[in-house]
Amino acid sequence: MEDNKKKRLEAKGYTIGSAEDFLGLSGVESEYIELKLALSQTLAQHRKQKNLTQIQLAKLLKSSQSRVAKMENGNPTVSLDILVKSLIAIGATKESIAKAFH
Amino acid sequence: MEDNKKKRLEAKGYTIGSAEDFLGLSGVESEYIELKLALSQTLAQHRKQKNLTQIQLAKLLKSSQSRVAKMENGNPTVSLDILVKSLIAIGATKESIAKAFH
DNA sequence: TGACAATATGCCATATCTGACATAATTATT
DNA sequence: AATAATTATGTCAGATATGGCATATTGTCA
Repeated sequence: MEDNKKKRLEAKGYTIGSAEDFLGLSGVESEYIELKLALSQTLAQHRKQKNLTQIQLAKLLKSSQSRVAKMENGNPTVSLDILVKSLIAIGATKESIAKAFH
Repeated sequence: MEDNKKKRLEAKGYTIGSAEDFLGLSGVESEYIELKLALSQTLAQHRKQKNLTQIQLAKLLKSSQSRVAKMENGNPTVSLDILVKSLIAIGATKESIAKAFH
């Protein structure tokens, strides 16, 4: 993984440490993070496609604007569970969710 | 959803209540649960294909046999996160994970 | 540019998930 | 059937995720 990716992840709140440590990120961990980011982006896409603000989506999800922002940014305190539930709630098809895994 | 399905879910630890309440399960919730069960089964399949016991898989995942059992049974205290991480760890391809969403 | 809408970040109390352990139930194997 | 191996269930203390609030940052448009 290149430096760019590292910076991108660090910026989103992941603690990564030295380059060695980062390279030491198990394949599991990095695959998992990439997956989360993919779901995050899918969520943001769906929201925008429906012309909803984060506040409106938050209301729909019975959550808060700040949490929606974190969801869309792949913040580490956001679980796959809530991402997937949100995608289902906003009307994403199973197929479009599955795409994030490909 | 038929009674069979209800019983199956209740047996796995979901609190479901009356039939009306169950039918009242939001589409989000039931889609989410189905997804989780699909991932659970995928995990069990992969473990068996590798001829691993739950204890061996637990060691690989740095977890415990009881938690692996719960993962494979779609227990409600198990998150999508840990299911997906476990699938990645056991070597499931993204495609085979994605299939659970289809 | 200024004002306003939208999104992002930091924090916290509460809720939920986690690994671990004990033990029960089930499934081979002899 | 008896024993051993495997899997399932209940519980709990510690860890992690949650919504919500305050506030900062960014974007938009007059």
